[in-house]
Amino acid sequence: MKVEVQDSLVTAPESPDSFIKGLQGQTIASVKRRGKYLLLELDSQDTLVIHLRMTGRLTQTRLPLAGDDMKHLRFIIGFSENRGLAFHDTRRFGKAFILSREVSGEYWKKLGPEPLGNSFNARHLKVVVGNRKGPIKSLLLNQSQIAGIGNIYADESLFQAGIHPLRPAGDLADEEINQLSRAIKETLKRAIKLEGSSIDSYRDSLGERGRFQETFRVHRRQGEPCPSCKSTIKKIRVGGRGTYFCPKCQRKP
DNA sequence: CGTTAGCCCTGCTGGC
DNA sequence: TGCCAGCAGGGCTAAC
Repeated sequence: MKVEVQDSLVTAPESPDSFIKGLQGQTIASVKRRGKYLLLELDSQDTLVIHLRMTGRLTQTRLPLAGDDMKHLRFIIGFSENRGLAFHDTRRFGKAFILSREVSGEYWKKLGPEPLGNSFNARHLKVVVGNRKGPIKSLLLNQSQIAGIGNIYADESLFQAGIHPLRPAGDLADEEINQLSRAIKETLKRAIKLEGSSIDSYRDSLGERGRFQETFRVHRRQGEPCPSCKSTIKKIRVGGRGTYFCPKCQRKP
């Protein structure tokens, strides 16, 4: 495949040159995911790793791109004369890099378990909350403890579990931990079934919007009635992130 | 070690 | 087709 990098920030701190060199002439052998990272495994045994962050978009596209399709383009991979994969990213937070086979095993140890995997359950969550004093929501967003839960899914999971986002993690009762681990799995499964959340920029690889945002119960719904008890949904800030909850269904810390 | 504030970016929205 | 402070699907770093 043939690669062009339009914005060196996407490969930083590595140079576009080394990025291109790692991809030049390679074939994608398989596609995987770990947490919020996309893993495109190459014939060389190295992996092209992509993180979309807030506004990144990865799209199958016809080549060459022109006009509006060039706006916010950060890099492009050509598979043939007229087919390729384009990475667009308005806010330029997205990252792409080549991870060598030798260090990949070590690299992924920095992430906690997959919430939909067998190793994540109430028992693991109980270990993770330990005696932590920080808010449970911040813990859910901590990728080194659980990999892949984002702001939307933290809010929606805590609502389903009936837990206030500011509750000190270590204060949760066993039954609450059970509820929360189940709520996380169910929330993620529902979101995947609806192909993700397109609040603004998210699109799948064919440019299609997800529909999970249509089913948000609290996220971005401040001032609206709680779908369960009709209380007014509140918005607060937790760990610098906008946080939405029902003050009646999710009791105070 | 755990926790938090500030920062990285660009574009949109809501209040004025 | 005003202006602009504040906010946004995330995560790193420094500082306590």
